[in-house]
Amino acid sequence: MVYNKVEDLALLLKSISHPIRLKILCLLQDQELSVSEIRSSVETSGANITQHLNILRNQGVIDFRKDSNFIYNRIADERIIELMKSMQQIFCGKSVQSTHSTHT
Amino acid sequence: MVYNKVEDLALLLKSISHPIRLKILCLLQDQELSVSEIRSSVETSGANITQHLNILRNQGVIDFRKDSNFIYNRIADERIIELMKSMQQIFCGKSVQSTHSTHT
DNA sequence: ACATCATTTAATTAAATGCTTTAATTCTTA
DNA sequence: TAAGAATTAAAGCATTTAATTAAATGATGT
Repeated sequence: MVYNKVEDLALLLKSISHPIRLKILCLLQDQELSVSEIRSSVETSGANITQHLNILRNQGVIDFRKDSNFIYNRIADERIIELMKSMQQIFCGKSVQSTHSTHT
Repeated sequence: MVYNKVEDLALLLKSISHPIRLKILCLLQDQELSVSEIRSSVETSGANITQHLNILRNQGVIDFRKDSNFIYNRIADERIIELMKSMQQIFCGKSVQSTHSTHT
């Protein structure tokens, strides 16, 4: 995906501009999670989670793999992670963790 | 505004997640513009521009001042400018211009 | 006061969104 | 093969959104 036109970027932003979907992306920022794991953190019905996941999938924001009974979701595009980090930095005053861990 | 809760950030993102509003914010990134100046760059009716400006105003994204016949709009929150620059960097491959000008 | 320009307000309409409920699918295990 | 869990899909309904149109407000210049 290229996101050159404002229309494209607007579509992307729209797809993440919902409290539940934003929360899901926060959770997926640094880990892969099953639908039920997401559900246990996000206070809504399973069907509703699926609907929000589908919106993110259709936009290419997240990806998934099946493992036996579970479906594991992850952020599909590195740029989404960058965007999340930037927003946390800008709006939540959180400093960005660099790649190497903070085991001081 | 604090934007600590995901709900708050989702509202902010929602307010800018429309092609016309995103275009307006691009235009206002480094200049103040009247409604009619915006209108001449944004291909829609004046009434429609006003509606979109109101959405951005109500969210505290933009501010305005009156000067005689005109209403000049500007981005009200430095963090919105930061966000715009970050998004351009991430999705449009544009490097951020630093404060000092590029008069080489 | 009058005409004109810039902007806003209000009302209407069509389309999109979000949640709930219910039914279906797939995998696992007995 | 049957039961149960995880996940999805589809339908229904209320709410919200966006664009259009027409009318209103406010300032400027004659």
